[in-house]
Amino acid sequence: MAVGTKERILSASGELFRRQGYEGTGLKQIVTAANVPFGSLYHFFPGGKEQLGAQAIRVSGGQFGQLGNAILDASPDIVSGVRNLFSGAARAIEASDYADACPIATVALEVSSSSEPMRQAAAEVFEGWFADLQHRLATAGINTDRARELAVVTLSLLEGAFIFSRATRSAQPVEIAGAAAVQMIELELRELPER
Amino acid sequence: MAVGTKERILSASGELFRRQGYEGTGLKQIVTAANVPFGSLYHFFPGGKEQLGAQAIRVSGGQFGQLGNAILDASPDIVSGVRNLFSGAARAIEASDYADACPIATVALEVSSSSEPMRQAAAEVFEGWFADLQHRLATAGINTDRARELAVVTLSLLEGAFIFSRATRSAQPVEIAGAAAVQMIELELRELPER
DNA sequence: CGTGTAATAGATAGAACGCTCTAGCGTAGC
DNA sequence: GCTACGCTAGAGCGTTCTATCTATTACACG
Repeated sequence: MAVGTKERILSASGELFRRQGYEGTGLKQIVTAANVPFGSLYHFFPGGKEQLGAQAIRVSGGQFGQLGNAILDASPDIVSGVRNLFSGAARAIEASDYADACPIATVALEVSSSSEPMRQAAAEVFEGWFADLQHRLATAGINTDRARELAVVTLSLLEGAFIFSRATRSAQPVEIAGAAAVQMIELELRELPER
Repeated sequence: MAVGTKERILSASGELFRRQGYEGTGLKQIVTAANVPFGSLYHFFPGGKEQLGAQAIRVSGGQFGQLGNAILDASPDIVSGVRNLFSGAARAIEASDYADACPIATVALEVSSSSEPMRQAAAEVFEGWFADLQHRLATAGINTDRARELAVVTLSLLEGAFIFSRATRSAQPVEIAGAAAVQMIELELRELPER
């Protein structure tokens, strides 16, 4: 088999959860989209929908983080990297007719008060994103504590703008938020004592 | 009757949607929480769950906006107003055990690709928030276009931080985002030509 | 007092839900 | 060639979902 059944289930789950959320997606819809027999689902995920959800959060969240890191790696510096991050997100959300924004934000909000394993999975993914971006900002010369704050701020801007862009069907919020993130980081770097 | 049946339905719907989202909340749970007979629900909302959802978005979103405006009104200036907005949100989310953040963000993400009436309701609520904050920033001397941008940025910071605070069970993201919003607005005001 | 309308009340239909179950298939190892 | 086992395959369980239906009660108005 080219790509395994388990991977197809996780991939289909990720896409569907991203667009319609966790509660809005049925297991039958997942097995249909993944072209997988129903029994296989409970073979690979004996913990049922909740286990599948938690794993889908980690996988999709990890992939999204890798995508972000790839964009940052391909950029000459952190400022243009963040700029590319937001402009790439803006293009992606437009191209998907305002469906594909953050793959785990909807699910995270849905389950954070009802499923502890899934809430924790989301929290760990978010912490990973924070740590990645913090490290890059620190490498650019910003002190550790401030780098963490800027990472949280940058990703808050992205996530919040995603909500508005999806609801208003306009990429403008993401673009505006991106400009703000760039401005904040530039400001911080300019205040650095030495380089 | 002190408070009407329709109001009780909308109030209960708002609370439940805020915590568990739209798809995660059943109509039976709503009528139970509102202490209302099932038949009354379809009497007041013949359009079913979708109509109820759209109206709940407008009501809850409107109330949340009014709460924000009240905080801004009670503050001496726009900068301390925004500061109070975020610190109030941080306290509220902690007090509710990280359940009560934005009343419509979860629903907005859930339905923005599946229910056009509800998506539109959310979009209108968001646009109202943007316009309110933009107007206040413009009154403080910031030019209209830039005021709109700062409004979108400030609310993106709030919404994004809400996601992280709920998932990580910590008010820190909201506090960090608040400090960033304050910093951006202060910076803009300092660059104003004259006062 | 009689009548029409708004609202209450809840049983129930029909579909979809998550999940369990058993049976069959394919292949690796002895 | 046979057994053991990972995986496929899908019928069907009980429950819950949204929505509809009929009946009853409360009340305003002529």
